[in-house]
Amino acid sequence: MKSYDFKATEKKWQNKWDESGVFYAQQDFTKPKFYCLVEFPYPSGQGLHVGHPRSYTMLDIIARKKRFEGYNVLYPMGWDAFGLPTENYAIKNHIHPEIVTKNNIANFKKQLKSLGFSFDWSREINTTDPSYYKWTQWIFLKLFEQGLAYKKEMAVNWCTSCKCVLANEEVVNGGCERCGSEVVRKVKSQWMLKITQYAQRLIDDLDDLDYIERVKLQQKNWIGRSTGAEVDFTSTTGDKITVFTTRPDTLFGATYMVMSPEHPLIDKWEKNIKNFDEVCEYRQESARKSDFERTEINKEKTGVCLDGVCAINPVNNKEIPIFISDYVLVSYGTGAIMAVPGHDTRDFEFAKKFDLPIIEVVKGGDIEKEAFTDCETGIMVNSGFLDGLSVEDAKEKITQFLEKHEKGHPKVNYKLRDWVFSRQRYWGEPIPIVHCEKCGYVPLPEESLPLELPMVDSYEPTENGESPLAKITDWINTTCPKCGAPAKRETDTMPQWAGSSWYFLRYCDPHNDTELASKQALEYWSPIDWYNGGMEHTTLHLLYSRFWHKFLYDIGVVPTCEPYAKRTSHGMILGENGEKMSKSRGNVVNPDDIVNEFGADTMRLYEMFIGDFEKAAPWNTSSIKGCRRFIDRIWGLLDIAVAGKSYSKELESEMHRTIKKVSSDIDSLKSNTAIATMMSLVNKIYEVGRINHAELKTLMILLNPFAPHITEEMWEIMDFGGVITSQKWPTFDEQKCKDESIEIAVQINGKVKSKINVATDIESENAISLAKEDEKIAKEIEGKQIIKELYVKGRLVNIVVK
RNA sequence: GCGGAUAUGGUGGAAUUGGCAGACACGCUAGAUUUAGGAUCUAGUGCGAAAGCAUGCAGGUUCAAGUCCUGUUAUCCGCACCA
Repeated sequence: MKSYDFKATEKKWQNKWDESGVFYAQQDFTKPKFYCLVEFPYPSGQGLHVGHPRSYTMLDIIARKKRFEGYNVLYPMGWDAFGLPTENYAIKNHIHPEIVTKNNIANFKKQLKSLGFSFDWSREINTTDPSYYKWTQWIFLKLFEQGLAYKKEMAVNWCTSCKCVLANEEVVNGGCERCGSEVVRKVKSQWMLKITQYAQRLIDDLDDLDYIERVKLQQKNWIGRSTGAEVDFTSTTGDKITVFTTRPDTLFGATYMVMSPEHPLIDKWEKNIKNFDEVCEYRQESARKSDFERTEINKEKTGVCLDGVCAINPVNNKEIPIFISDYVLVSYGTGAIMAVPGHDTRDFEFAKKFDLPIIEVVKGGDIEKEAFTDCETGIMVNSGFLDGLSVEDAKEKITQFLEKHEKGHPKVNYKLRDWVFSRQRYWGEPIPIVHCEKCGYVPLPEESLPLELPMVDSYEPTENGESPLAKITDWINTTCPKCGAPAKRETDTMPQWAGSSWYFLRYCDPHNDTELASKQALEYWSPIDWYNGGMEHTTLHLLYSRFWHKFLYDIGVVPTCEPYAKRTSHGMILGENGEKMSKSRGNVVNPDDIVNEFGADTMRLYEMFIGDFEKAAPWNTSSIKGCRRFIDRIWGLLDIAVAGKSYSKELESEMHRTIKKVSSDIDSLKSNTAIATMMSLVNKIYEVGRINHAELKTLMILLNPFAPHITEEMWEIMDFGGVITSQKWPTFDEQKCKDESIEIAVQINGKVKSKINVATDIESENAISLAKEDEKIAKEIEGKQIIKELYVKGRLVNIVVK
């Protein structure tokens, strides 16, 4: 047999698959279904990264195996194509983002096709297509209708030189990424989505889902539920200052209060605060810092004491000073805290720095040295009617007291914040809202969707921080859908997260122009049986899409309350030097080069063999050779394939073990050991010197999900009948997996001293006495006292001697 | 800082979940074959001369620890307008 021409063969089968549509999901809703999903890519200008094929190949393997097992499989692909890099590229090179997107998609698609994925290309979607974002806008209208979309003043990053809003990522060390100028926080009115209303359900419903544990944990921590109380203090100006605390039990230990520099009461107190200039200066300073910098625990605590206004502690009517400090965030809780330096680490440091009194109210630690934060063991002291109680009981009693005196109430708080949904950008879905002077914010009627992005020549940001759409006067000026008076369109666009929060629904029925997807299609395909994606999407995309899905469930659009039944996550592929691949590090590997030099099957095998799918792994081009050799050795089997029965009993049982191992390894994402097992099998076949047709057929099917091209070709050459993709997944016989005898280790005091051969099903006593008969062991135990003897089935004998 | 994870030969990684550490590959060494090899095949390959020693580091539990417990160090991912 001549050597394997991967280029011609791979092209041949890719064309055949394209023409036949063999991987299209069937419209037959009576068959068992399997919906297998990977995160759709952002079609960047750099083209496909070698990281993309890692998860696409893994799920392709699962999809292909499921087809062999008789499922109607949906394995779709699409483009998450709105976004900042495209817009920036367009601005820089004066090419319209739509053109940029079109070119990038064409390139991505070509690259994906060259890898032989079994995607259903008839269901390809693109978030920037008006027929798609029509439904993104429709969902927004529903959210608005239900009161879940609202406007709010929010701080944004503002570049003082470019005069535009920056993404956090565009802010580098407090400066603008592009021009290096100072970036400040500026308040702007933004569209917000009330994800916090779903916080509890987003936590509770995780219990019934098959997500990997670290994803669940990270989501729970991100939502950050904490229970405590809101307590109302009164200021000496007579205003109510509400604080949230998880430790209401320590209320008697509150010796001062800290408010976020942005707290609205501070402006109200302008006349009362004698050092208002100093306060303003501090506010400006903290406006320059990110939340992240502000809450860093190791940094020196800063703050300003308000001169002229104090707070009154509701339990003992004591006056305490009020500080502003940047470690208190306006976005969490009420934007103000009661400080209990005796029992909170940050408050303790702050009190030390500003020389504030520290009162012990829970006994058990040494508050001279550090804050005592333990809630389990402490006993209340210096706390009036709480004295002598445990922390738990004190929490309950103080909360009752506060409620009775209308000074507070129990409260559940979440770290999760509402979703800032506005972007002052061009390349996003227009928000379908009109602002009418008389009627306020008025939604566009559903029939008028999609509200298309106007085609313009310039998408540069405006001077005043408005979206580039604000400059297109004939687009902005419209009439109010409600009263008909002249009105203005919303000029902000949606974030990229919008399109990706429901795309998986569209795949079920991608060409429907009357619904986002038909009821019937959604009933059949929901929920997604297996969704794989990066850990970096755990807290944003994954949570946002669960939120939207729950909302759509509540209004009766989708049949399940959760979108994804199972979620797994792949590790990153790093550069050869073990660092993240990036242009600036110069360690980027282009998948096209690999496919050209080694072929798609080798590339797929290599990425699946590189290591544990869930862990990061460094790329190593020289290791690919091993997979290339394996492909060649597979091809070589054509020369030693013979008709008739199996030629080796040993090979036969190895065959059965391989079926078992490969099947279970695919299901548990252990592609690396599945491949290793097949490599061992092939080594064995060459050792035996021949393989019969039945065995070769089995091996071809096992390998097909990994290396689909060569196995199709060999199936055809061997004339095994039909095409390989219409075969059934092989089964194994448990009895035939076992060998008759096995080698076990014999240990003395836990150290291996010898090995013996025993029957697989040997009894414990027999194994031990056989072990003692072994020459080396007999010598070891001679004259010694045997304390313990044990046999671990199929593994070892351990004899403990003294 | 907060939250999540990871650490095993020269390299990527295996290890039935507490039971023979290093499967399967890469690389390397030697040999065969070839006009030639960055091709193929064969043999060897954790360290150590050996007794032995080895799973980031320091302790602990156990007949037995890469795996469990305590502490510690380093690296990676996310932190809400990158996707």
